[in-house]
Amino acid sequence: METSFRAQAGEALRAEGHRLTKQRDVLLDVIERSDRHLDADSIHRLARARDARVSLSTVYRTLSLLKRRNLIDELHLSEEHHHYEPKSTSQHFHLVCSDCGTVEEFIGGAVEALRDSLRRNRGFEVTSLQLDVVGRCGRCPSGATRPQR
Amino acid sequence: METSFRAQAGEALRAEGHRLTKQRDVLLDVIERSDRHLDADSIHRLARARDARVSLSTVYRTLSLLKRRNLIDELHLSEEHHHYEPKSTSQHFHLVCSDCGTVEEFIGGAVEALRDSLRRNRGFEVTSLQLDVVGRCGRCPSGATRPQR
DNA sequence: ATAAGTGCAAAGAATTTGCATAGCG
DNA sequence: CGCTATGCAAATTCTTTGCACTTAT
Repeated sequence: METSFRAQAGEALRAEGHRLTKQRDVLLDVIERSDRHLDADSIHRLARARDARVSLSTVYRTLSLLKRRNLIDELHLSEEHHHYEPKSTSQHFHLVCSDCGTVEEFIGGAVEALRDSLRRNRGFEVTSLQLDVVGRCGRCPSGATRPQR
Repeated sequence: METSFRAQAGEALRAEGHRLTKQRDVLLDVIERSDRHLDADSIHRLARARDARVSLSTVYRTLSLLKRRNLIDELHLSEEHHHYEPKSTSQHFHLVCSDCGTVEEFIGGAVEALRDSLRRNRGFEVTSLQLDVVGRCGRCPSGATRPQR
């Protein structure tokens, strides 16, 4: 089965009547290939190495399109500029153990409860939710915390 | 004891050899008084209403100073621009409306429930938790979410 | 063919900086 | 007085947009 981001996103765009230009295809490929989260400029540089015709405007226009279609996430980290990553299919959150350093993902029913609670108590309709939890996982003794580097 | 943000921050700045100008004092007061998280422009507008001499540059310079001294937090939410809040000791979370841009804080029982659930179901002991929720607040009509401009 | 997509350059928005002056200590 | 902080305008950085031209379908 074909589940590459590039193919998937390309298909989604076509399905909505968008055209799959050479530029867009290169961009999808660049985004798919990179493990890190890239910013617009890096994406542009990488795409350009592959096809010199790709302009920064097109990078932004494509990112904006993918974002609207919910195919990528725009991350607002502590940097001035944005980073982008392919949207993972399921919503998951990170559980980081400060002792052993393990990062687990979880898909919590508790998060659903939070979502419900916000809707019920505040009339707030959640569209996206970012959660990072730090603590000690069940496998680590509650004794001494591992010295931080 | 004097624990107002304004007094505290002012003191901290003096202690490091900075001067407490009229402009800075007004800015500290504005930041302290507002319950919402303000962006630079709002702070500027509010400060200006109090003292017309306050320039936007000074707002940015002061925010940058306070940030470096760890007296305020700079929030990178889903907006293009930054929001600022006095550094607080207690844990709270952010609710960002993607329509009107309002940022609310909440200290949810639902978050406590999440914490409990993690402990009970996974033996995971939470020490710190960062949560940012984006969605549509109760005051915004569920019509167009289009960030057109 | 024809409307969506593109490149380029120019516009915008948010933030920073250079420089001459104002004003705290 | 001396030096920091300020105001203003110009510069930067990131992103969006207008327009004439291309190109996928």
